[in-house]
Amino acid sequence: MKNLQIHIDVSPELYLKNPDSSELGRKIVSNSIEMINLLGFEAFTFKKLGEKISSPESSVYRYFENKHTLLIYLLAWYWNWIDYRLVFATANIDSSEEKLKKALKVLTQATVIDQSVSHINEVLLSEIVVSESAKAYHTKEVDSENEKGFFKAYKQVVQRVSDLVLAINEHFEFPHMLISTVIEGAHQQRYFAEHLPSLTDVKKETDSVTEFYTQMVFKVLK
Amino acid sequence: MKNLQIHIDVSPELYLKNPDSSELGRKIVSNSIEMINLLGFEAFTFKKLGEKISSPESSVYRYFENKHTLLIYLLAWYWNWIDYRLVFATANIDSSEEKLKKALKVLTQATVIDQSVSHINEVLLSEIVVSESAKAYHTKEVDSENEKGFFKAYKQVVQRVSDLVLAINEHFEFPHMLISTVIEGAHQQRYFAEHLPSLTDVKKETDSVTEFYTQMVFKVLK
DNA sequence: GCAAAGTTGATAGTAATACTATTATATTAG
DNA sequence: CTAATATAATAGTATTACTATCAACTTTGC
Repeated sequence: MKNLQIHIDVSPELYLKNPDSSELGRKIVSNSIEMINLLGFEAFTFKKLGEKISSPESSVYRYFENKHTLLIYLLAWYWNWIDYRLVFATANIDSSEEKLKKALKVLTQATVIDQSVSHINEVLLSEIVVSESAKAYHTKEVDSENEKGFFKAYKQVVQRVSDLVLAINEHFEFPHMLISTVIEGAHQQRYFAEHLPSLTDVKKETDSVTEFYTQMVFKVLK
Repeated sequence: MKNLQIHIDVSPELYLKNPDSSELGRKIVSNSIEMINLLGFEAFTFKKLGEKISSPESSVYRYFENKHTLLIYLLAWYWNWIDYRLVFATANIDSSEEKLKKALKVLTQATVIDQSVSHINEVLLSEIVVSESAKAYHTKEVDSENEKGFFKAYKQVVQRVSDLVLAINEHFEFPHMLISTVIEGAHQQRYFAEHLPSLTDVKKETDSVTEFYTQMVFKVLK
């Protein structure tokens, strides 16, 4: 049986030329995911990326305005992919509680090796999401970039899961706050477990993150 | 009656020369707080700071190794100050629940104009904590900096409040996770309210952040 | 009151970063 | 087969994040 080939579209304001439309574009994206993981976002440069893929820096600039926009592109791809998985995971389930439980799993579980969608390594991309997301919106340009739709995919995910929350308790006052707390919290806790363990209680080889946030959501909604 | 003069000490691995020990040092700190707020951390440079305080860039480098360490210094100052306020707010209270409630207030409420401790504007500093904190530890150097004690003050705050949690429910498995979720969440929600409002439900002029996280903590602990 | 030590100012310099521009060459599309 | 388009090769610029040097001034210890 052939895998069903899904395709993730990223909104066009995030690139100058669609990196999905050429071999070079796809090389830029997949190699930048590797390099950002390896070097961290601040040490990553278009020059180094160019050297890695044997193309001049200026060619990279034809696809992305700058490395900040490339980061936003990667995150948007990730959130579109999560959104797709949310839809898939909650399809054909009747109980609202069950739906929310499945959604929370998608949001809080560690990303594992999977057959990857196209040229993107979702495991490495998830690490970028955990380590570098905050840098995408903690800038002086956040308001204008938000207006341009740079964070649309992320907001859509939050909205989708908030709607599941409201399906369970329509009088609950803080659905977006609850879900954005869970999403950011789950990433945070995975980062802390790795680097600042005294800020968390995550035990290796268990899924305390999903357990904690699932319990939390259902207790809050009672 | 004279105000009681408290003094916040920052651990010495965060500076080359104690900025609290000279007029120039204090000017560096107070003006960098203003400038980081105004320009954002990435556009802030020691050169611009030097121009503002009419001192050469190189003089700033005698106090701080680089702008990253200066940021860590500011955050450490903030967390030491919060820790002090936590001790103060929970002193002479018998009930554990009441203690935790007071602590959560200190952690989640917006910082308001207060008589400031020395030369530091705590309101502006709080904005930096909300907007720039993540950049302090989302780096490739986080592990070595953690070993050097760069995040000690923050960890101490989390530990202190986690202990209050355990005083209420000694079998609760995830006290650090709960408290770091609350702290980071509260800052996050204030940032979202300002810049990405669809990710939150914060209403202006109410204290939904404190309300939400206080409810959350007590429900989770039941 | 004075030398020694320490602090700041003034200035210069360097490698790397984040781009922009130009022209030549290759590829592809009608 | 020509025209449009994409990429490579190369160069150049302003800014950043430092480092170095030396003179001038200030403080401290005796």
